[in-house]
Order: sequence, then structure tokens, then C-alpha cells
Amino acid sequence: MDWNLIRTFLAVVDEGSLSGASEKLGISQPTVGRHINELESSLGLTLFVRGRSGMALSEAGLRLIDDARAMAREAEKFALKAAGSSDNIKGNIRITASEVVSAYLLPPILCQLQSAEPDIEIELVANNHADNLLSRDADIAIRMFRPTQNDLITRKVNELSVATHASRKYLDNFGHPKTIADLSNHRLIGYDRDDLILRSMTALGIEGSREMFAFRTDNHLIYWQLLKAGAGIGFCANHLAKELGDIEPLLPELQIPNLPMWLTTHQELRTNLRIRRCMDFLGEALGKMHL
Amino acid sequence: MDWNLIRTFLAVVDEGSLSGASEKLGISQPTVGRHINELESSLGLTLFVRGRSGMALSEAGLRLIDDARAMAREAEKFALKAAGSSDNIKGNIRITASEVVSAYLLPPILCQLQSAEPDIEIELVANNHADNLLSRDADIAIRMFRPTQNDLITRKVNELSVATHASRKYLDNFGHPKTIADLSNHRLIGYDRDDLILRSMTALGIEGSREMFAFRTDNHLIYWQLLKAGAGIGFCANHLAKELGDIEPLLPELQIPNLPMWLTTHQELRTNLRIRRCMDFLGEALGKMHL
DNA sequence: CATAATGTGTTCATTTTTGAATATTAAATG
DNA sequence: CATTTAATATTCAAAAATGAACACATTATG
Repeated sequence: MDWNLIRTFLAVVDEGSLSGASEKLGISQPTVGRHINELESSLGLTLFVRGRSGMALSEAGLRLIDDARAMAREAEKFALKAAGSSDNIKGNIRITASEVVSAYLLPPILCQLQSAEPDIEIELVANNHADNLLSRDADIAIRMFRPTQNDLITRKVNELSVATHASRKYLDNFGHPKTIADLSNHRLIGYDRDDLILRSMTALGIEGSREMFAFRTDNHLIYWQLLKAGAGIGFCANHLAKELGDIEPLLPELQIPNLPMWLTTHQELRTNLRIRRCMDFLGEALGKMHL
Repeated sequence: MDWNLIRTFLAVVDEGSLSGASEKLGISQPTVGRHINELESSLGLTLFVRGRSGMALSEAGLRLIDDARAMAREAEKFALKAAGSSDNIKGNIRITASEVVSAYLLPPILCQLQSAEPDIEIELVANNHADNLLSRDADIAIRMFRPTQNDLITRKVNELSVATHASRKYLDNFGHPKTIADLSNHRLIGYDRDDLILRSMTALGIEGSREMFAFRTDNHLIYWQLLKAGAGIGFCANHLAKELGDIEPLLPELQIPNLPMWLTTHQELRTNLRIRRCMDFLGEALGKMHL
């Protein structure tokens, strides 16, 4: 029994198609198809119904996915522990962070890291969703929330101070809000599906809903472009506001709680020299920033 | 990451050498060596110390075997469940039983099974140690003790009546024991490392040790040859004594408990049509024998 | 200390697996 | 109903993995 066929099987289940799985696995679509055929004939089972759009699991296939997944979990554990045992400084390391952090905080720090550890190749994965450190989407994650998965080592390295901001252009056009209550007469910029702002407001005792925002976007870059262009009042990290220019802080009495910045890696990787060096360096560098 | 490399890794650990693993896996020794090299270089670890006699696990390798084993367990579960889903009557089936049962009870029954189910190929694995139905050493086991592994379906199909026997030749030479106490003045034939006889005797309230046997062997065929040749007094299933001829039952007052005969398969396989048919047939055929 | 036994490493021809290109199919769409 | 789209199957040349044979190393053993 070829264990790799089970891995391919699982990828096809997860992606829903041979072509999707081929991309995920980094092998060609014909090969994925052949793997599935081989698995089916070696088990004497029909695992998929070759249907209208892609591959749908058959009943027999359905019965097997839990075991296949369990096997994949153990494979992940194996790979993690193996990576943790490596004391080789040479190699690459994957760091993940939100788009904002990746774009505005990390570049200079990673340059210094590069100089300090020339043997380490650094991959930066910028995205806003929580990734799975267990399946090694990344080795190190920098997030604005404390990761909840088990077996992780988390360390709070800094805090981002946030305040209400608007561009001078907006303030010239629509006036300066004097009180928090004033905000309801202004145009606000918010997130669309991300409920970070709404949750923060609820925590501050201010009720609100998605509809209160005149502009909504989940793309932070566009958010600031809207802010800069004078589309409305929004929330922005203070260090970023300085960098963007043209934007003024408002309502100092609206104390928005700082956003914590967490540096995270998997427990198994703490013994990996390369990752330990990077963790220490990033913790030091991020920690001494004035945000 | 190639999952098959982990399977090879585990085989080398279990067998202690590349050549041993190659035999176990049914691949050539150079291939096993290449797999290990590839795994080591892809993990950046030295898993084995290539030593004087075979491959000894390194510290890093030692840390990984538990996870590798866990993965193998899940692979077994997957394969079991897959086999259980098969409703294909064509195919082969592995039956395991003790050498005695394999040699004296099963042949005629398996011939009938062959006629009744011509599409099923039957493999008979004769050995005296408990095999691992979980790892599919066999699909169906016939044992004289109730298997203890979990997730097995066990069914008691018959009992073997056993009595003390000796050949006429022995009785002519050494006389007929009249009472149980008399036995201590006779030559007894016993097992060597197998303690079945001793345990049975303890259960009957008779104390004894290996040393009380004038002849000791674990090979049942040789046991009976000794019995037939008049080497001593021994224990023998009644149906077998008739078949062997020349052997007489002794001491009817020494009531030896019957040996139960258990028919066993793995729970996951109960839904496999082929195995279900064989189980039913064997249960019926073994059950109606007069033993 | 030669020899047998046992194990790993190497070479090369063969077999197997793979991927690029392409054909094919079926549903969705205008 | 033709067209687009998104998927699976097929073909064939190239790449990779494999095994047989053999070289080499080490340990028992007489």
C-alpha cells in the first residue's frame, strides 16, 4: 500500500478536484488522476463519483476520510518534530504577518535580520487570516491577537496604539467632531466582513453595526487611501498615521485600547536553532519599536 | 514530504537493518538505503548511525519513531476500513490457524470452501503465535484462546476434547498408570517454552514444572511422533488420537478441560462480503465437527 | 589471520512514474 | 444553440525510481 496515494486522496477531497489537488500538491493533474485510479483499484473501491464539476466523494470514500485525515495529522507531527530537531542554521524560514505589519513594520527589521543571519533565507507570507502553524503554513507568526491553537509558544512583544483619524481635507469639508456623540453625524470608514472595529467599539460601550459605516472595505491599503483622500473618519495606528502624512488624530478622549502584537511559533520548533534565532531577533526588534 | 519514506524509516527501525527492511517491505536493499538517505537529507537530520552491524537509531531518529508509528497505525486503520468497504467477492483471503488446526482440521473444510466460493483465493498461514489482525497479518484467525485485542469480533465455534494418551508400545514397556498420582513414576512428554500444559495442570490443581517432562518440544508434529513412538505419556486431542492410531486414552478420571476454538476477524472487516462468507462457512463447518 | 557471514554502498540497464500538450466532456451562459 | 469555462482523460517523450549484480566494510570464528 502506497502511503502517498492517501495523501493525494486527501488533497483531492479537500480541493474538490484533481486540478485543485495538483496545484496544492505541486504535481501535475494527470498524476493526481492516476494516483486516485491506482488507489481505487488497489482498494477495489470507487472513492469518487466523477461528476459534473469535479470529484465528489462516494459513500466508501466518505468512510475513509477521517482515517486519512488522522494519518495526515500524524505526518504533520512527524514533520514538526523533525524540523524541531534540526540544528542546522542554514535553510529557510517562513514568517507570516498581516498585510499591514508585513508592509509597514517588517521590511526594515527583516533587512537587519538578513544581515545578522546571512545563512537564513526568509520567506514572508502576508495575509490577514489566522494560519495553521501546525501544518507549517509558516514557522513564525506575528498577529494582533493571541493565537488559540494548542502547542504554540506565544509571546507578547509590543502594542500598537490606535486613534481616530481623518485627513485635513475631510476636516475642511465636513468639520471637526468635538465629541464622541458628534461622530454619528460624520462619515465613517469601516471594515466590511472583518468585525475588529465593531468588536472594539462594543468593548468601549459604543453600540454599532456594519451599516453605520459610509465606506466599508476589508483591504487595509484601500482603507488608508480612503482615509487620506478624505472619504471619512477612520481608525489608524498612530505610527502609521505619521508615516502616511496628511492625517490628523481626533478625539483624544476616545481611548481605543492598544492592539497587542503576538509573536508565535510552534512548541516543537523551539529547539530549532534557526527558528530560535529568528524568534529572538524579531522579539527584540519589534519590542523596542515605539508604536 | 514523501510519506513512503516514513514507512521505510519505520521498517528499518523495526528490522534494525536496511536488508531486513527491504525484505519486510518487498523492495530491494539499495532502494531502502536511498529512501533513508533521501529522508535524512530532506529533514536535514541524521536518523541512523551506520554502525558495525546494521543501522542504529540516532538521538534525532529516536525522537521521531513514536510519531512514525502513530502514522503507521492510522494507515492500518485506513486500510482496514477500506477493506471493510469492499463488496467485491473476488479476491483473496488470509486465514491463520495453529499448525495443528491447519494440518488436521482445515484442509477438508477449505476444499469445501473453495468449491462453494470459487472466486475467493484462500491463503492459509500456519503458525502458533498470536498474530496481529490489526495490521492484517491475516483476515481471519482460528485460535484455541480468546483473542484479547480490541475491535475484534470473536465467536466460539467448537471445543476440542483432550485426554491423556500413550502408545501401546509405551504401555507394554512401562505399564499402565492406574491413578493420577502414578504419573509421577512415568515418562511424560511436554512442551518446551509453551506453557499451555503447565497452565492447564495448575488449573486442575496439579503442581508441576518444565522439569517434570522427560521429553520437551514445542513442535506439535514432533510431539505426536514422540507419543506414537512410545517415548512417554502425553496429552492429545481425542479426534487426533483416532486419526493417528496406535494411541490409547488413559486415566478417564483426569478430566482435562476442553480447549475452546475461537473464530476471529476484525470488526472493520465484518462488512466485507468476501470475509463474511468465509466466516459464516468456517463457523458452520467447524461448529458441526465432533471433536 | 584467513574465512565466512552479514551488512552497506555503487553502478548501470530497465521499469515506472511523471508532466506538457492536447483531446474530450459536461455544465453554465448569453 | 453555439460558446465559454472548468473540469477530467489520453498520449508520448523525458525524468526518476528501481533492482540485479557486485564491490566494499566489518565482525565472528576457527
